[in-house]
Amino acid sequence: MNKNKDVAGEEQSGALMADVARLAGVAISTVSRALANPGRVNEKTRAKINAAARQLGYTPNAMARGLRVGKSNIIMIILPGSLYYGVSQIIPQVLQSINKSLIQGGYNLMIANLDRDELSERHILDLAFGGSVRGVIILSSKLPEVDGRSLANSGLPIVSMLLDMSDAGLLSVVTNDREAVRDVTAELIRLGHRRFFYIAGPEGNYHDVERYGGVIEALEAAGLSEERVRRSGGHLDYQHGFDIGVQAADDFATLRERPTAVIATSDDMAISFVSRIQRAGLSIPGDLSVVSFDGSPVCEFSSPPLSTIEQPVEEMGRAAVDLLLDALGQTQNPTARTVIPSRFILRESIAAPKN
Amino acid sequence: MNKNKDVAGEEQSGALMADVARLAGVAISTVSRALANPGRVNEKTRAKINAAARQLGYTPNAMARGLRVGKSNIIMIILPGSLYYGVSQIIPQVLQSINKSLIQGGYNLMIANLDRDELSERHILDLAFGGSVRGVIILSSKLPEVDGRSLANSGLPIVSMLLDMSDAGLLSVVTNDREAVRDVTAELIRLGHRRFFYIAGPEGNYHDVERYGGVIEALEAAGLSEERVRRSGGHLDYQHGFDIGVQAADDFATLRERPTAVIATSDDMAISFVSRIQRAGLSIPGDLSVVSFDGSPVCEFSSPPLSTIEQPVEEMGRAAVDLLLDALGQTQNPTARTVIPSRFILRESIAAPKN
DNA sequence: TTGTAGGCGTTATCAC
DNA sequence: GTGATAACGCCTACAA
Repeated sequence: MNKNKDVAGEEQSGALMADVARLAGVAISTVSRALANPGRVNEKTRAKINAAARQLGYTPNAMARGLRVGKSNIIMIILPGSLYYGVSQIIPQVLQSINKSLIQGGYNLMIANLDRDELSERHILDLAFGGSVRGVIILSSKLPEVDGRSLANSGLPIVSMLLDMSDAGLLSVVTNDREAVRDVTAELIRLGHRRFFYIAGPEGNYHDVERYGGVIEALEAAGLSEERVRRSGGHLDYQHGFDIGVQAADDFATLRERPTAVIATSDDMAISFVSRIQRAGLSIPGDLSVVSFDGSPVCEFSSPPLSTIEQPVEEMGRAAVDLLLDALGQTQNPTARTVIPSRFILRESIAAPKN
Repeated sequence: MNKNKDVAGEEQSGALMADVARLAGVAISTVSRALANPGRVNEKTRAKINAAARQLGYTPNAMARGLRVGKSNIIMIILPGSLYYGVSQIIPQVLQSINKSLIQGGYNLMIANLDRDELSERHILDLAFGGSVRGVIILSSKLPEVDGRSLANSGLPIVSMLLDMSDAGLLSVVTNDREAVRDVTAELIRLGHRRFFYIAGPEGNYHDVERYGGVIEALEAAGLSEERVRRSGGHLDYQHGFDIGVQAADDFATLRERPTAVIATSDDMAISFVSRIQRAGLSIPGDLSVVSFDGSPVCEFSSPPLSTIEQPVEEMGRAAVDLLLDALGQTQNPTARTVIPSRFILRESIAAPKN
């Protein structure tokens, strides 16, 4: 049945199941069984079939199979359109980790970008409703929704990673943003710090809300007023982390009573902030302690090495896949929210305040 | 024909073309045409059909279409198993850029990781030979090949990005690694540097060969011996860029006649090298000039800000997609090798040698 | 244990 | 311009 010509120069990819069947001298359905349910077929015929398949270099057609069984084996990961540097650094790890886990389950990973435009939303919805995709991992807070169709009621299992969207009914894998920042802030307070400077991500963003919330909680727990912390930033997108840090350094310079400890929402903000602040003549941690969030490897090699809260991205990736695969298997909903604890990495950017 | 029950709690995704046809009061084939060849159908019926489709939230089934037309609309990007930090940083940009271009052409992007194990090779080949994939962009120097099947003769168009594989018959999009490093080295020579230190990636790797080659060429052009440059590294994978830099700093310390200029194969090597070298009491660029390759944004905020050769990744991504899309359209092979020039970013890490 | 037959949702080739 | 109808490659009752 292979319609490919033997003519030289002709495409020659694509032995069919029928070709294997003929070569092995059995029926097509037997081949199908031998490949899928090796148990339900005679040992000898199976051997013949395997031999024939190998000889022909047979590879099953995924689309035909998918059409027939009504399922694809593709998982879609939705990345936010604006990747900020901090996350940008970890995205490859996330993808690697997720992809590796998926492959072992027999799945493939497709990428989708969720920009703010309708085109990308429509595109994602086409994928979801067009049967191309079996499940979704989403790293964005917005669920695509265009004229009636919404990802939420696509019938696909969806796992949110990094952002807690369990309120919206999505399985979520997150780290303990709030708690981690709270603990770090508490530690700074313990060291004697009383005036704080917070470098913010975009106002209202989940990470910003959680992490800033952690700062406030720590202040409250220590009986300190919220006034103790100055915010900078909040208008720029995470994508511009370095710019935010630069801007924050300018803001910092204008303050009369200078804070002694800085908490940044992401590593890149801290990195550019530190760079500018040092250039302005301040020393870290002598004049100023700095800590940030993400755990970028580069922090170790800053001067001074930067303390940071490391996101357990690989574990989160694995957890997200596990959750998704579970959801694909059963109809029951497992735990809606999985928290993977972060790890605080203490480096030289933190010290007790001078005065 | 929609077999989905209206029962509450039942999955309800998936209006079929037949459903649209019935609602519009036309034949199924007419719907197909109206959606694909809007020109070849009456204006009024087309309107009816579109209305019906929208009302039902109809989305064509991609697998059915793919099976029928014998083509998928998925492009596979093969990432090297070990992403080194420098490239790791640019991967998200690359993916974004590539994905955006692809979507406009109606394609989707699937990710594959090429590790050194047979499993991942087999997986990629299954994708390629199973009709799941229409074309390939590869960022790895190794073409998957397992028992007879090789990606090279899958019949799929392949574009190599970052690495020049035009020798292997692949369309390649690269930057001018050799030339860029040659020019930078020449500039260092012009400044008066005569002793060089080169921090290498894995021995034999394309980037290492090209970039080191650039150093040598510059030396030759200036009538200087190859002995002028000391190599460090070469055994560790790019993945361990930071470690390589750390190791290089140790190596550097053991040299009797100290080089005055350092050229690193990637930014991360330079970053960790600088960190350690400064800790050892040397100053940059006072005692030592440093330049590296990649153009990571973070280099701007190192102390001192690092000079680097920036890879034009977005342009390369676009070029790769263009090439691939061309190859999908025609059978003729366009230019085998596209070079997108890099951009040298001069920062404070470079100066004339002291003595 | 194996073979026969029908269909998954779409497109393309025919007639009309 | 529109409507039947036959594939596309595979899986899965069901029959043998």
